[in-house]
Amino acid sequence: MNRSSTSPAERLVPVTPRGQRTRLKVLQAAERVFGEKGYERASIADITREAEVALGTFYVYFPDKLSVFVEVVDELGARLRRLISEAVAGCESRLEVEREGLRTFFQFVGENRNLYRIVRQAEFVDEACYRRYYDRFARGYVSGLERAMDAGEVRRMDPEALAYCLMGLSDFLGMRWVLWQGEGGLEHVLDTAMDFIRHGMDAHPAEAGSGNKKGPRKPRAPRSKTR
Amino acid sequence: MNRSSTSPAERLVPVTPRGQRTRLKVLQAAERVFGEKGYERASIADITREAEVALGTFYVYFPDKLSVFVEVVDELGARLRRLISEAVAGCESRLEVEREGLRTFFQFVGENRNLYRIVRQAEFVDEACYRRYYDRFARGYVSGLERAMDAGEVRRMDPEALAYCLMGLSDFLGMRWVLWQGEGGLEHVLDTAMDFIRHGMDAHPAEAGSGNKKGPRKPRAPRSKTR
Amino acid sequence: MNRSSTSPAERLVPVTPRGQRTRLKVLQAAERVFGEKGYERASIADITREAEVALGTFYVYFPDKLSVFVEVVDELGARLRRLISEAVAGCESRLEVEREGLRTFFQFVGENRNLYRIVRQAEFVDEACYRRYYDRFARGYVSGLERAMDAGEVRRMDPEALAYCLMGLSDFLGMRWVLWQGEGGLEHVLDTAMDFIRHGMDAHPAEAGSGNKKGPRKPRAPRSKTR
Amino acid sequence: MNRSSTSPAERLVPVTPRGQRTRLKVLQAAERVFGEKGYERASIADITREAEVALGTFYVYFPDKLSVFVEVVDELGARLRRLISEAVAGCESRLEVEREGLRTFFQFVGENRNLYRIVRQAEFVDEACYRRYYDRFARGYVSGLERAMDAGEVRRMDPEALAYCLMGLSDFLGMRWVLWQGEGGLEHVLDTAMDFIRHGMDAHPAEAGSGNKKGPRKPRAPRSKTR
DNA sequence: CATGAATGAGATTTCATTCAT
DNA sequence: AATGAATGAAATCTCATTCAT
Repeated sequence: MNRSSTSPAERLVPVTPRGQRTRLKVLQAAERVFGEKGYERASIADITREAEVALGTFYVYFPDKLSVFVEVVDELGARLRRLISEAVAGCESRLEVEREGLRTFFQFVGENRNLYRIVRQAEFVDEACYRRYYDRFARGYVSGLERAMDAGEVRRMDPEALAYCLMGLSDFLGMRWVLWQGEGGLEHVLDTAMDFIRHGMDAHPAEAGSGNKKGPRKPRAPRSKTR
Repeated sequence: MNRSSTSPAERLVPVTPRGQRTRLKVLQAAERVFGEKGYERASIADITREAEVALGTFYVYFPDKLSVFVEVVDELGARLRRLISEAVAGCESRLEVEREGLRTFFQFVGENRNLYRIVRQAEFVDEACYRRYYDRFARGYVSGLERAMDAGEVRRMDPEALAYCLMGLSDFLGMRWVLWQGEGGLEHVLDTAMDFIRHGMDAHPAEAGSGNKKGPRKPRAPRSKTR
Repeated sequence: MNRSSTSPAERLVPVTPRGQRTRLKVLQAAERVFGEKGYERASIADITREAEVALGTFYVYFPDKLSVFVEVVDELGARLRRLISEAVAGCESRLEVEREGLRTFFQFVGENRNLYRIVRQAEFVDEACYRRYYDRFARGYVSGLERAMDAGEVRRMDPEALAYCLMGLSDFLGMRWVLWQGEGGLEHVLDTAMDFIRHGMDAHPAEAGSGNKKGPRKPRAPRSKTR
Repeated sequence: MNRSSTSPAERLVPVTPRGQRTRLKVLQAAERVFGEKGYERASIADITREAEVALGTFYVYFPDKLSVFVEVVDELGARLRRLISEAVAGCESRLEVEREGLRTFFQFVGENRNLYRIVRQAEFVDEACYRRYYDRFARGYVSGLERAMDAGEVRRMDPEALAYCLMGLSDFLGMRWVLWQGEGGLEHVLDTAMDFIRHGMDAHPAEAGSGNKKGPRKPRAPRSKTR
């Protein structure tokens, strides 16, 4: 109600190295705990237990539960974006960029299985931080796509919509085959995704746009069932 | 021990019409409340207040909080799937199916803005119910795609991976342009998505596969079975 | 921070007699506990323990600690005012009113030794409720005094200032001789107070108004410095 | 055990000038903070922040929170008593003493609006220190009044009771017209108070004691309006 | 002298669930 | 069928105080 005059963030930044270490321990513990239990089910006590500090220590470095969470999400997003941009730095074509980006993302998801749980929780916990997460990704994506379009590497289309298509696609594949551990191996899924990304789903790209309509449509043989 | 044959959670299904009405009121109230506040923040009291029944009444029809939630999620998924399958029933081509499905999904999201909040919460609340939600979607998707592949309408590729690509893409577009209300209008985004889905992002679909630069690239070869 | 949409006072008023009894038990326990320990030192647990109900029961009837406190203060003030006005109902002169009022007040203080602790705490806990307490007293006092002035029973002067003089005087006497239990007995103090109230402190009321100024004023020696 | 002769609360009195300055800064900060937030709501951190020293520094000069508070109260009382006794030093009559004392008190209250909050909190925090505050005031008052009674300036009555009457009266007037800022101006209230103090509230002090009853009641002229 | 990190007991408040009516 | 009172475990957050530097 009041908490009035007291400055909001009394002492957030530790000045001594000891304090810095402690803060980091708490932050990392928070990432683990939020990932395992989700925001609501994770208690501050869980976090400090995991960090091996006293309960009160948490409040020396963070004003409340929400703050650590937001910091965890922002930091996680920044880490992933940095990793991806490093991974695609040497790519020559846009397709290569997509494949490398996807691969890096999958690998990150595999190594940080909490990513989904944490980011998705953000939707309810602090929508601003949730949007920020995707906005920042999209921003990077859009500028890369625009460059590729200018270079004639990618067909002209709304780059933001395209970016969200690609992000959604990655997200769901990661969920299904990295998180839920589908059989079939990642590389295979990666191939499929790239195939989709490259051609789209039209069977006859050459006469693209033929889309649905008639057309003698070469029978192209029975190519038996997949599974 | 005594109560002979009755299952542990007795009194779930109301017998009188009055009871049925009450149960439904509670269930619908739960959907609204979960959508607005999220699972954890929604209290049983919130739900019964919204349903305009007494607190105790809740436990007449549901054994616990989790149960209503699961029922809400399952019901929501079923509703959406039914709607989509009705919408695409008359479509002639697979592309038409995709467009109609997407459009229906967007419309549903617009009218049930809680959908995302509810479904995504499920990830932490009851993972089984969360997976079930996507599994069932995917199942329908896969069989539709396989049929289209058999008919030569869609290029052969792993249908489940493709299904998840398409679901992810829809999910993110819905989030971005229906939930967050981007400018540009839905139809435009729909067009972009369909464009992407149709051609893929290759600038020169005619010589598809050229991907990056030149190279005659083996003429499409046997591309063996997917798993 | 949020508590947003939920109505503030979910269920304050009990509908069943059982609930009414419980609420009253809690309210009375709160009065005792606040009186003994003061607002800040009194915990909700203290109150419910005293009331012999479970901790959570408190929150069934009161939204928070502050609310009970305010209710206790208001109720206490109302009780005292009612008592006093009943006590002076039959008085014939204003002086009699004063004496009876004072006596009733002292008696009340003796029987409700928490009164001071509770009311004075209010100054820090909820200033509005503190002022309200004295305002209401003063209001009654003022109208009584005005009537007495109109009747020529009391010398004309600012009635509100006079009311506060009399209230302050009562308050401090009650504190010193009822609460702190001075020797000399209450009646004696009452007499002194009434003597003061009646004549004022001037030794020679006959030549009242001589105030300080001149005046033959029996030389009565050098009247040395006061402290 | 070891530290030989040092009293339990060592390190209370600073030896260096620097230490003395620091101690004073903390003490004054404490007065401000206690005045603004009250004892319980004021934290040591608030005090040290206000004093612009580190948290630990507090415990260099004070053994605990209670100690500073008591020192603040005692010091405040001493300051006020000193001020008043200086102000009335030159007064010739007891009435003049009263008027000057009251005026000085009001002025002090206006300049130290925390006075009430601090002193009254003392009632719950440390009753001894609270009583001491009023006892000391009363002591000085009593001896002054006794002298005035001996000199025939003031009618004989229980001097301690009279002292508490006058203190209560001052206290409430100060609260109402200095703290709560009534209209009408201080001087006017001062006049009313002095009028009351001088004559008492009997309309016909000359025949004092007639109290209520009839009696020819000397018309005593137009008794002009007070406001 | 001065600092600020660390502690953990304790306070308020919420809420799923049970039960008597 | 429906009600609403009652419960108590658990969670968040505060803060006086200690201690190593």
